[in-house]
Amino acid sequence: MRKDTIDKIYKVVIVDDHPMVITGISSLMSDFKDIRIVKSFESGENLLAYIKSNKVDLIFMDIFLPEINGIDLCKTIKVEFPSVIVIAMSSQSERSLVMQFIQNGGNGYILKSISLEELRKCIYDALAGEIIFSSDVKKIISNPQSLDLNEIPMLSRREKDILVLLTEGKSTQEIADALFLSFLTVQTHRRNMLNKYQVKNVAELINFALKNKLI
Amino acid sequence: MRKDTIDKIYKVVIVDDHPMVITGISSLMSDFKDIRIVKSFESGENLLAYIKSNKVDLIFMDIFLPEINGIDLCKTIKVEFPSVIVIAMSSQSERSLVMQFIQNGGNGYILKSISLEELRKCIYDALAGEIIFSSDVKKIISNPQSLDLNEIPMLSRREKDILVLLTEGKSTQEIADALFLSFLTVQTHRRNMLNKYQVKNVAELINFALKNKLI
DNA sequence: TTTCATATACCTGATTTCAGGTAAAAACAC
DNA sequence: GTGTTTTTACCTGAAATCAGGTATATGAAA
Repeated sequence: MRKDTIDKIYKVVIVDDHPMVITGISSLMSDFKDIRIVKSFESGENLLAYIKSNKVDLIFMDIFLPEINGIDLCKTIKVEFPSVIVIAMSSQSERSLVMQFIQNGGNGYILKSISLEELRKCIYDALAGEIIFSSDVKKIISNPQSLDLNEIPMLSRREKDILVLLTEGKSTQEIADALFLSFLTVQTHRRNMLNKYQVKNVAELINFALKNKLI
Repeated sequence: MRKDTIDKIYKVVIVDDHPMVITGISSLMSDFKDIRIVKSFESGENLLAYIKSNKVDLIFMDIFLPEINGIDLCKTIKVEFPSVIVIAMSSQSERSLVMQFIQNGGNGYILKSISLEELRKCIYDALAGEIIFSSDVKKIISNPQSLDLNEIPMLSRREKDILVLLTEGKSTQEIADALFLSFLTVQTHRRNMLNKYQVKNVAELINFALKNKLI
């Protein structure tokens, strides 16, 4: 599908706040004949200004950027320039981030741990219109292992209040006093949370809540 | 101090789980005449194996590595090879991490957002024996805001074992069984941790430990 | 309007943690 | 090799949590 007679040169732009990564990905791509890195930026603002007046085929962007984050940046770009291919780069992949990025119109998500060969394949697949993921990302989004965001029950408002106070080392009685509740009510909420998240005690509950960003 | 007649070639090794960063820093350093990147690794294990049988002058390592983290890795290296210069690289700088790294014998800490010129200066200063920080890192460690590492006591190995099991919801007895300790010993460790960090109970302890990345 | 989830409140008994001590090997540092 | 830290171990009693129930009010959703 990409063995045309006249080879088109694809214009690529990189956005990353680490010069090191920019030179890195540039070096890696220097092997790819029909890819030319025309520009690189360390912030989203500068990129937006650039693409308004220059044609770009492909954008690689870090997800964690100083001002605007990659996910919002992608959305902004796609509203104005839906045809530009936007691929996210990140150090770690988090299911929810990947999903959000794709939902915002992103064309793929790779980790910086990607190999040269995989990078090549990803780029050409993306240019051919596919939504691409590097293998590590695939691993995370495909395995329905632990808890999908759908499967993690949400905390109710009250439960969250109580959980926050629990993380501060407050006892049931202190929480009851602080929230003007009965000791027994607080106890019930605690129990409900333990049941809800299938944990044994408050220690595990807090660990779970922090790791899953419930609080 | 470094304008010798015979230019020594410094052997540099890079440890980073992102090939992109490795090629990046390699490209950047290719301008530096008396620096040669002799090897790069994606994990600490491989590095340790290598330096046991090869002379190395300078090690650049990512702080966040898959198996062993950069801070512990630095300590391990420095115990056996105190003369090797070890510099940490990271995407974000956190005061406590920087402090821990230096305390473990590290010779400097730079962010991946470093510029070519700054990198050059840092490298030569480090080789000259200085402890170096990139400007962004300096910014963070100089403002005496939150909590200095001096104020956060470290966890001992045993305490860490126990704390990890606590986050998994294990009871004192279960931990004792798991670690082949007396119930009473585990109880003592728990108490010591509560005292050490001035927290009321395990809930607060876990919150504190996770927020301060003690585990 | 009926149902469902949330928030509230109560009872009891078993288990566990917390806080106050002490103390002695073992490992590590100087 | 002396001193410090870490790890180990023990005792006791008060306080808190956990686990098993039940039950009512309220507001949102179907």
